[in-house]
Amino acid sequence: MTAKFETDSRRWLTEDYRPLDLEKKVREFWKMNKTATKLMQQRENSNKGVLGYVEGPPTLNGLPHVGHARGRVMKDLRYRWKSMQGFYMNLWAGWDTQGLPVELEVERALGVKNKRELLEKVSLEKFVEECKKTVMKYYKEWRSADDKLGMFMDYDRAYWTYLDAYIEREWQYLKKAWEQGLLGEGYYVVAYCPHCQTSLSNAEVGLGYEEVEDPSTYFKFKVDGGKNEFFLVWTTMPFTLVTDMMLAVHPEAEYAKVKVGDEVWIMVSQRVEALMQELEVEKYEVLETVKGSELEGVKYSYPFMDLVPKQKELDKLPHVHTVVCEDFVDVLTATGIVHLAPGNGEDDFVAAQKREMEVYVPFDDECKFTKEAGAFDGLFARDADAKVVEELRKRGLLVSVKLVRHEYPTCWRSHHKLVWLARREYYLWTNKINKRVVSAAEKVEYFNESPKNRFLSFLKEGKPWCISRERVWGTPLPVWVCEKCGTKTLVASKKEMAEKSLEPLPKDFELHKPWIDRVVFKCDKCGGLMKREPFVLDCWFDSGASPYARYTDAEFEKFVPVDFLTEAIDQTRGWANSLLLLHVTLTEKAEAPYRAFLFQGHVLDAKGRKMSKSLKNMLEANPLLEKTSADVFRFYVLWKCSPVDSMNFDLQELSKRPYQVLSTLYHLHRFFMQNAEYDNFNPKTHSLEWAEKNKALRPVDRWLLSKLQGAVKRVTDRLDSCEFQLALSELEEFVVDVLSRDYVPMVRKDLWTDEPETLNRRLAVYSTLHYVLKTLVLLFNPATPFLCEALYQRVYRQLETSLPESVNFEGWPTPNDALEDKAVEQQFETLKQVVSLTYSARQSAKLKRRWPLRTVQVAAPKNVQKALKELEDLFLELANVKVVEYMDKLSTEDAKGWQVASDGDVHVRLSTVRDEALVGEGVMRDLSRRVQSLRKELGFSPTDMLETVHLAELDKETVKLLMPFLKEMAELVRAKRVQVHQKRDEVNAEWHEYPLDNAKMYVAITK
RNA sequence: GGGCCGGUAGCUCAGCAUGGUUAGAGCGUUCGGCUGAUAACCGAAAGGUCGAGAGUCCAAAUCUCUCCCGGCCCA
Repeated sequence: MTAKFETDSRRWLTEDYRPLDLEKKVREFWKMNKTATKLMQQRENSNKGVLGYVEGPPTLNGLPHVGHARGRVMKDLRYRWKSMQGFYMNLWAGWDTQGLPVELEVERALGVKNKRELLEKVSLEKFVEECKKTVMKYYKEWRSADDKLGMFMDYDRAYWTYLDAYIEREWQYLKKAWEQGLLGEGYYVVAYCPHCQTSLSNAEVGLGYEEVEDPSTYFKFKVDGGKNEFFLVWTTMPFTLVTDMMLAVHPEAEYAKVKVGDEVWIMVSQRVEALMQELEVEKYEVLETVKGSELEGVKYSYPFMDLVPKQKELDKLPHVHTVVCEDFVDVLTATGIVHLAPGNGEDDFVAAQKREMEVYVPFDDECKFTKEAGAFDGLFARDADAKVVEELRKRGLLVSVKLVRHEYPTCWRSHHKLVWLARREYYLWTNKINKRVVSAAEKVEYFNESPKNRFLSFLKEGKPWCISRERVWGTPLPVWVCEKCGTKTLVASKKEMAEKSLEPLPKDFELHKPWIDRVVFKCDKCGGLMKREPFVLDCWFDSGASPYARYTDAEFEKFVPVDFLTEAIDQTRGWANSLLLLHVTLTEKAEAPYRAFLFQGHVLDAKGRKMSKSLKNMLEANPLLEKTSADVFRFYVLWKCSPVDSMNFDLQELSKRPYQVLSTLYHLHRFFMQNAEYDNFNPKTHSLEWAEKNKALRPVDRWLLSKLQGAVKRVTDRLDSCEFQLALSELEEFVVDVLSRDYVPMVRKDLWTDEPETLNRRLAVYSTLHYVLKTLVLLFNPATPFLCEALYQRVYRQLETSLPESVNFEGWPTPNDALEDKAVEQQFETLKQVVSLTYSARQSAKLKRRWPLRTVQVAAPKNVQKALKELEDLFLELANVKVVEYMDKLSTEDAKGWQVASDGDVHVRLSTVRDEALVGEGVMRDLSRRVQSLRKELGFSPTDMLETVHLAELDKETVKLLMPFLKEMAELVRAKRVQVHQKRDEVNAEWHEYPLDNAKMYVAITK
């Protein structure tokens, strides 16, 4: 039913373009008619191809801001566009609901400071319930923003990552990985807060940089084998010497052996001078230099073997306490030699892993050294710094120590210094399938080289993925371990779990902690008790699993790999990565779950600064869209810059050019409707074919129609290559320049009369405008759907009730080659050039454009002359000249009385002398202009016929010149007669004063 | 600290892969013009050490190097 809409619709083309009102009505219209649902159904039932989609799920732990809104606009644009092209694209929503950010918010709401307090004070049942509540709170905000933006997403078929059904399908990825030997236990270095006793995510680490004091320590490690040679090393975390395993040098750098006293110190050459100065060594000598790679394998004496017996054991193993080469070594700072403690640093850890070395992490959960650390047993890591320094001093290995202030990550909640610790975690060993992953990624279309290279180089690092988290609100890791014999088993469904469980699953059971932790099995091998590994999954695993987890098997077959995804650039390492890794794991194919991925640049504030809470420059979507037009917003974010670039979002700019373009499109429709309705235009009878048959089309119409074909083609191509900004500037140019600036003024005169004998000409203009404007509305629709729906209902369906119920059900325009005419386009280019020259000449001669002139001479090449001759009527009208003369060369005689203007080999010579008739006509047009503006001021409609127009107090000369043109003036201002009076009091009317040259004159209108 | 992207008119951006007239557009400003669809439109003017420095070249916004500033990602 569209009845209500139609009663309202008459009011839609108000005098002003008021987008907020208009959008409110369109929103109601879509809601009442279930337009979004119908569109999805139509394409589902009949389409020319299926384009799968999977939503990059917003995490429901924050409010949508303008950056999110921009991304959603791009998704919606793609959907509407592809739907209009006849494809079925399943734009179904999805929501990311689990993970640390949600937990932290709930912790805050419950008033607990950290995980330990949480476990002590709050039941996990209660905690999970609160997590769900907070997720729903944000869901409302996101739905509200989507509604304002006009998103046509299917929310009924949304996926939610916390639901059991989703989790069970998510587990299928783990099962597949388990079978392939890609899932297992291992160590991983994580940022760990000793106070809160939890590892922190990277994002959290970034939150807590503070200036802190640490001991800047220079020390020596002696080269093994008697010589008095030492490696000079620097650290700010001396405690890591307890877990020291190797020294690293850069393989390409040059290292110097420097004689200091009776010792030889080894350090990177380029730092020798600076270091000697810093360490206050005055006498030194560089003995020789060697390349870093030559130092590889050199053994050094680890100094604390007596304190740490374990190190003595490790010392026997390959690589331990030797020099290795690593590219990450920075040769610009310190000594260019780095000591590696794989248990306490990520680079260190990776270096050790590469060499298949044992990991030595003698720490407990409170970050205190264990017995394995010998003499350091029981000491908190950072408290061991002093002891290490002291032991170095005792052994004569300390070169220098002093406190320095530097930026260091601290816990953003407790402000304790973080410690990097290797912890027992679960891994997805995607490094084993890295070749397949990279080859899958190479087949994807990224629309831009730079994000592509960035993504590929990240993938090529081929790091294994640590998927476990020691948290609560997440997908549980479904691995059970036997307490007795250590056997592990993976369970990938609720059913299987119920079968194995020693107790029946309770009624309120769900696949979360704490319920799942209560499930225990009996070990098949030894009969021991099996308990679940207490981990939950990294929330990137949740969203990365969506292609399989959110669909049924049949849907997965149908939709995946999906056609096109777009997310912000930070998702290269996020969702784009997790999707890829999991899909390759699941399918065992070198295939990404997406065929194309557009990485969007971030939205920054007006000054190009990152939006952040601390700067207070965050722009939330909901409050913004309360007072800003969604169409204008959509147009702006698509139009301002490339989607790939970061965007400086400036509220001031919204209401400028974007508004102007949309407003112009709107007013072009008003112009069309005002005229077309007056002449009873009917698009069915008065089609372009009809106009053609009646020979009512003129070059100006053919020109416009031809220009449109090029625009259709270019807009389509530009959308295809995701150059949205170029597609929209194409539309902008067509609306503002081609239609509004050029075409309308050129046909205005044709539409001015209402003589029956010229009716066909007017109808032909309407048929042209109807075709062109309607095509434009379709082209604009993916970008600005509200305005397009409004115009579609009020204009096109008003004229033609048999049209589809919504503009979204229309087909996407394709170029019509029959309407393309490059020759006519060239002619009009010439016309515009020459007309512009006459204006230039007029300006030089101070002759207003309203004043008619006698003659214009055009001296130009033959093709220019030919083009003008074919468009001569239009040329004379636009130039406001009576006669045109053509010539090959400009006459140089009689320069007086002429004004010349030139552009290349095209010259225009304008006669500047005006006789009485020309002056009189000019005066008449000056006065008409004043009457016209008075008409508008007094509220007359353009079609109203006035009774009498009165002019008074003109000087005698002017009256004399004007008299012959009174009848023409009456026609021009649409009045029955024009009367000239000497004095105002001759007529009883409301007089309006206007300046005329240096005098005053008066105008009145009586009806 | 490392990698990537950017820095061109008061503002927002093109141009740069392939070096070559006088470096462009829109907005804003000033002056003039036009206007019964338009919060528009047209013309002219003012406004640029193309982030800084060096190099290559007959010739650099464009290629190379160094540095500065902003952003992003990663340490």
